[in-house]
Amino acid sequence: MQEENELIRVALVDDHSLCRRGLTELLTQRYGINVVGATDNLAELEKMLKAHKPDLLVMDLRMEPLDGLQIMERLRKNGDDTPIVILTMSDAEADLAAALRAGVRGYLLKDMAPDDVVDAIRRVAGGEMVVAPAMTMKMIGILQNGEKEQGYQHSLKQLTEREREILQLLAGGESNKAIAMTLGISNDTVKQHVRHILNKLNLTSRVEAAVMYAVEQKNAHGRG
Amino acid sequence: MQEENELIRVALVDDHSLCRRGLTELLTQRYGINVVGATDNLAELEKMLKAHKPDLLVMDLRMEPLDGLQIMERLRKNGDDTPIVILTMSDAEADLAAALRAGVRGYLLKDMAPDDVVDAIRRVAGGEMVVAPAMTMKMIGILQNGEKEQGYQHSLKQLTEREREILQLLAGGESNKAIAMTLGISNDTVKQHVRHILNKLNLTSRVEAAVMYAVEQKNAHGRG
DNA sequence: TGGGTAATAGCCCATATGGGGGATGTCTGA
DNA sequence: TCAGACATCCCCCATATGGGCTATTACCCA
Repeated sequence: MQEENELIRVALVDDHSLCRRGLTELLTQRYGINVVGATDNLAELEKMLKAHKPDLLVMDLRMEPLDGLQIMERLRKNGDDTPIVILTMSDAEADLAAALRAGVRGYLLKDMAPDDVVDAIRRVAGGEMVVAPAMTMKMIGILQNGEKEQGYQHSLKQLTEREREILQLLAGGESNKAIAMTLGISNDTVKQHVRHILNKLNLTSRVEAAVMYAVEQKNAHGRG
Repeated sequence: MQEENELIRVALVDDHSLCRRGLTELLTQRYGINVVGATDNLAELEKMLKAHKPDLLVMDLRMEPLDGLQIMERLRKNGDDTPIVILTMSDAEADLAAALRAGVRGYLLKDMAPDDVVDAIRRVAGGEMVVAPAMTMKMIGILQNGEKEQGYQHSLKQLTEREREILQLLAGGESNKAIAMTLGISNDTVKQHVRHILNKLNLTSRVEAAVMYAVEQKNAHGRG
């Protein structure tokens, strides 16, 4: 844990250079916060972590080509456990839920007042967990919907019957066109369903959906 | 089993209308063979099977959007067990292996002499299993490489280290671009590796590769 | 030394994919 | 009866993907 009067060393990850610059200036103006580096990619980040061992990582969610949680997963896999604070535009419940379940230490919004951001970062560095006030309402929904399902953000139950049907075919390696023929509906409709599936499961590609489905099925069959 | 002097009723599945027409004419010219229908898609095929209950299905391998073995799997899943003969251009060992393991009753090549094709179909209808003479050599390779691995046509061992590395990232849902950044190589190189992976595993899309990998990992971890 | 394999990288091109809209009809529950 | 969810279909557009092909470098083995 971080004493109030110690220097907080922060690394930034954001794929908009403007945000990096702005945030860097905001934080370095404040006494007690030192931005040791800012980057938009994993490789540089890892170098920064090695070189500076920051106390805290402030990271955006939606980034190309790896999003924040993917980067986080990668870091954890490599044994790095630097506390991570999400600072993002997204006020989506699904994003908050995924982030919390991934184990972030804070979830802040980019439209928060600068002083509040700084304050939140200080508190996280001090060991607290901080979620943007505007998001606290959403946490209730997460707790209600998700926690029973036991922390798995990819529950198939959110999907409609048709969507599950399509996911199954998708996970069988079928293209949208093939799925369309199989079900006797149009390619466009399949695309629409796939979009919904990706949205609901908070994924960005059919590959992730397919893998998730495969794993779920394995679990269900192996232990069910 | 089919007596020699009974009428053999055959359904054709091929996505080239020319092949369907040619084969239909070839077979109907011959005494004792009756082509009950020819199609390029699953829906029509299923209707044909219901309506005519043919003794035999003659099917191509590489077809859009579902290939021969996918169609076969679908039929089997739906309880249909009409014997299937593959008639294809492909002399690839991998295709032969996959087909045999899927349980086809014959594997014929489109460049066989017409009389030999007819003869082979007659023999399959009579209960034999027939593989095109030109392919018998390849069966040896299949037996040597595959049978130890226990009938799984998707062994990861055929892949180079780099390819496995890339497959792993791919199965994590990463795009080619993301993989390229992760490994610090070019997008084109990743694409090349992915091509090799799909070729070696005899797959056609990264989704199939990802699912296969996920399942293999599950198996390895769950039972290994 | 030559030949094979692997990894790297590039090019062209057709199609698939994912995201953004908007639209319709049905059905169900409030 | 009206709102919402669902399934269906359509458009546009940027990017990703997969296949074909060539090429260079490095390395290992015969």
